[in-house]
Amino acid sequence: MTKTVQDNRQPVTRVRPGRNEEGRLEILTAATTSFMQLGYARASIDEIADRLGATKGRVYHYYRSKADILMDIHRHVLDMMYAEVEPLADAENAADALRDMAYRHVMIVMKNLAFTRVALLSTTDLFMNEKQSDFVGEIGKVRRAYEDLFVTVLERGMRQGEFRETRARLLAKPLLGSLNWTTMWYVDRDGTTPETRAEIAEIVVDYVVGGVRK
Amino acid sequence: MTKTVQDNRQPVTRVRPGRNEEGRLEILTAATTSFMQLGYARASIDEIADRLGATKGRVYHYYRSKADILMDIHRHVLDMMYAEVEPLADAENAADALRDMAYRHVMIVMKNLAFTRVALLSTTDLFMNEKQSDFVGEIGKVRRAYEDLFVTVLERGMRQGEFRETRARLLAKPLLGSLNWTTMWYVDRDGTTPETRAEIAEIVVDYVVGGVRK
DNA sequence: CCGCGACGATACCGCTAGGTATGTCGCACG
DNA sequence: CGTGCGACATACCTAGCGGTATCGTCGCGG
Repeated sequence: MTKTVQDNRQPVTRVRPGRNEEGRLEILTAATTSFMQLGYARASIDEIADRLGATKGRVYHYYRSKADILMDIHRHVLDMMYAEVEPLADAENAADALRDMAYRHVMIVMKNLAFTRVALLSTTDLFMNEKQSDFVGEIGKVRRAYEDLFVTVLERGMRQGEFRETRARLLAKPLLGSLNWTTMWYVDRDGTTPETRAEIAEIVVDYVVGGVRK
Repeated sequence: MTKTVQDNRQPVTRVRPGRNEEGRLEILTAATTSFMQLGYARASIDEIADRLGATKGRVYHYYRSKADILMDIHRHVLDMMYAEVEPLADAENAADALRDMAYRHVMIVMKNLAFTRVALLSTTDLFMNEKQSDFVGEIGKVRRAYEDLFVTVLERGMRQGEFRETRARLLAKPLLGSLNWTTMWYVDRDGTTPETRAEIAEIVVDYVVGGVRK
């Protein structure tokens, strides 16, 4: 059911058409790694190409510009998030729904650390790109839609009497903050086994759910 | 009692010595505004100078490099935070202490939006500056010390039986996340009166305290 | 066997922006 | 009264980097 999110990238040819999809993904991941390690500005196209043992030509064969790569990263992350979290919002109990959503969200962040970190930290660099501001609006819509997922669950929980009564939209801000902040401190050590990830996720989730309950 | 934080910038001459302090602050604020609006990378020194109706010469008269300005912003924000929040950690009741600290933290963020936002978003750009990595370590220490403020209060609350028992340091991460995330969504509208700020702060604080309590 | 298009390399351009070198003006101070 | 220094302005240098134009090459369908 990710249709609504994925299909509205048609008007603008974000990606060069007729290209190999796997090849494009290679560029995308390499670029993401570079952006994470050096930041969007400091990471050069040549550096991305070097990481693949190639040259600029290969990169520009798949993407029209550096900014386009960044946009594609954003689209990638948002699609992933929405597709995995949206189905969990329907659980009978609002508290359970929120718990599942938060858990999944944090897990995605940890498993795709490079992507999510870049998507969050480079928001500024993206939104300052005057040209193609139509895409920025597009991204903004999806962000809003994702936030609405949590707002809706919060409102439901308030009506059901499980959650404290306040402005749901305002409450959603620090809530998403505690989830997204994971990108800022979580490190992908070698010794980090899935167990500790689950452990981290549960601590965060307990905090989140406790923060909205009565 | 901000001595411990402020005094350890002596070893490295971060700022050019013997300069007028107010003049330096003008540069600092102008740069902060530019960094916030355009991002650290896109904001040029010329643009900062233009904002002051001056030229590069004036900027480089006070700071040796662009990165130094960014470092000074970080120091400025961290000093401000630490100085205002640290005294609140001593309240008898751990829950009250945490409440006060969180409230103050969010308030500082809102009142100094440009500074705090830059300090958070440009963390990457800072830590990637290979040279002067000694200062980065310095910043890291202060960050850690600030985090310890909250960790200590959390541990105290757990011993007193008010807070849920978990890894205090891990719990502090999403906690600070919900506070710091304010920089990402709060906007300084004209109509934003102090009342709505207080309103926002209370919603966030309720969420935070609720998240750690039993 | 041919040509066409995906794939990629090479060479090159142009501009932006950080940094420096140098000059100028005014004021405090001996 | 000159002289040193803070507080800037001006002019200039230069490296890095995004983007383009062009040319090889390999595989595949007709």
